[in-house]
Amino acid sequence: MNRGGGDRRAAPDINGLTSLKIDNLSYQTTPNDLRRVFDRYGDIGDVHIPRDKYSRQSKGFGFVRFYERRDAEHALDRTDGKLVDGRELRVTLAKYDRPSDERGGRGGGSGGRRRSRSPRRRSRSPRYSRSRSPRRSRSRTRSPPSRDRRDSPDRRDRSASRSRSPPAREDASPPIGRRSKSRSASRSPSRSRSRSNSR
DNA sequence: GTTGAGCGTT
Repeated sequence: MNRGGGDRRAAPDINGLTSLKIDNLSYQTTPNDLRRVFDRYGDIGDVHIPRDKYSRQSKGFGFVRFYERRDAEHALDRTDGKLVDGRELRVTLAKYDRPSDERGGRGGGSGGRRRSRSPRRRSRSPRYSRSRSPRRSRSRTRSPPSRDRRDSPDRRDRSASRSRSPPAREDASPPIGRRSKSRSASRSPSRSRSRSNSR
């Protein structure tokens, strides 16, 4: 009973939109170029290329949304491997969809990419640091240190407050103290420490 | 002047 559809797996085509991820893009490639290349294969809903807000540099990958999934697949097979800007375009189906949306909110996000496209995965650990534990002499008692330390009955009461003690949140950015990598020499206009570092 | 695996905003 398979309807002549061919869809399987949670397709990213929500609302009928297929999200295509374009990787291996050149830092100089612009969404306009992508659209131009993809536009030939079908109708593109929107092209977005995430770039740094500070550096304004493209991350090297973009997203192209197709109205029809069929065109998307076609474009994927047609654009995948295309030489653009001297770089090979890597087109693949987007795994997640836009996180921002008034939908359930949760769902999607953080799933765990499983597309091992690279046969060579970065070595998790270069056979190092897993030799043995010379240190950590075995405690006299073989029993592991039970971290179940019964706290004093008093302590338990204290934390029985209705509202849990929220962890100190340092969201408030400190007025000063942010060591900026760039923009230095702006410390104290009062203190003019010009000459003094000469050797 | 620039790295190159990856999932993203107006």
